[in-house]
Amino acid sequence: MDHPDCPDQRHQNCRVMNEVLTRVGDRWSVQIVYALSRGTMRFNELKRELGISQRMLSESLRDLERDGLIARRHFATIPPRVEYELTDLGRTFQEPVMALAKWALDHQTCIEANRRSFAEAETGHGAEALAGEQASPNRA
Amino acid sequence: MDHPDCPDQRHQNCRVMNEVLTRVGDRWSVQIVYALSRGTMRFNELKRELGISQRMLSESLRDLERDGLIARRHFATIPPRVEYELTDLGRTFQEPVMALAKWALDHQTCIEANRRSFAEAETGHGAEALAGEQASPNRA
DNA sequence: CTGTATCCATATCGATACTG
DNA sequence: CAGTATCGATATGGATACAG
Repeated sequence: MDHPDCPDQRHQNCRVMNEVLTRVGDRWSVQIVYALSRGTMRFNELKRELGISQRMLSESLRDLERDGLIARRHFATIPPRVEYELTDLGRTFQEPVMALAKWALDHQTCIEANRRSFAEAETGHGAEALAGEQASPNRA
Repeated sequence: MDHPDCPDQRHQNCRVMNEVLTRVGDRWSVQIVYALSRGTMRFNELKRELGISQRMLSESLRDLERDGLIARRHFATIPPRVEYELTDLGRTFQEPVMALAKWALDHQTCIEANRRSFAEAETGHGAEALAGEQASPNRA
């Protein structure tokens, strides 16, 4: 992470990033971790909260449990009751995710503005060939 | 981000997170930003570096430019030359991404161990019906 | 070299139905 | 309630061919 000079290191970092994103990029997993950060929740509670389908929820839950980010407690009552909660590992994961969320929150206005002006530039004068110097379109 | 008490706020945060992940969860975009953090790069340079297809590269590049994270410089020479570089906004984005990468790096061993023991637990004794109390399968 | 367009395989995801 | 199984629509992404 510290010496981007070495090509091997670079490539290795890329690989790792790819894996994070594969695990983390999944919209649901992150939201589950986020929802669980406030405490234990049941299956249908999560389902309602996130507006996720059963399929995706149980799938994401299984992956998260497999990776050790959440713990599952099953009570053999009638009706059955299953509770999910964050493990210690899951809690450490919250931090970088929150950092990401914060970035998104801080810059979403800026990004939306960029997106709008980009769209305008295309439809507006048809001179997209200039392609020159619209760098650093900083926050509104 | 600070008062998870209010349900509206909660839901709002979820929405934002979803948007980040939609933009960021894309494996290629993050890697492009990462590659570009060392300086300007050309199209084929990125292509070789990341092992990405032309289609995905130009698509990701366009999205990134549209969002204002990267700037594109086009030189009408022969052969044509196009250079990409991070904008200021793009550079601010690096930080949370790096935090995420760091987390992955720090915990990948742990996660892989969890994953292995989870797989073993399933194939090992065939008694997946116990389903009882295998919570907190913490690090090896 | 820098792309765009097309085709095709696969992955993702929701809806639905069914089980314990 | 807490899942699993199946189906079908859509998104994703690579390979290839072609254009400026």
